[in-house]
Amino acid sequence: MNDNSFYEKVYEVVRLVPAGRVTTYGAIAKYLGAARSSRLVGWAMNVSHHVQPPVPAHRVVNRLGLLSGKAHFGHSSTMEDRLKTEGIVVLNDQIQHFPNVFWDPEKELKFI
DNA sequence: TGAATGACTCGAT
DNA sequence: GATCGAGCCATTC
Repeated sequence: MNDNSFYEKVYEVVRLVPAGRVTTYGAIAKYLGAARSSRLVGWAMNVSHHVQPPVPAHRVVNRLGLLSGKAHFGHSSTMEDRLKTEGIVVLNDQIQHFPNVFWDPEKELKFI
């Protein structure tokens, strides 16, 4: 649990996601050089609830644009409501126009 | 120490 | 084209 741990990198990338945009676990994992560690990203999100500053985990969804982690936000509608507040269209726990709002760290950050 | 779990993803059938 | 199963890595019991 060091400050430079895998989780901290995940949090940093997630915090870079602009409002109105979302990213995927796989995209984050791939950006960190662990494309097959997508589950670890989800694990990191699970711990991110008591991480400071808060991590916008609601902007992270699975590859299908499905709010797979909404159940971990306390209320099932919290994640969906936050996304809607940022202008993202969510229907049936799934992000609409997903390719349009998808934010790829590798593409946006240009391989920092 | 060993085994099981998980907010995922990809490949095979 | 849709469904099922295996893999992956870190954390937890």
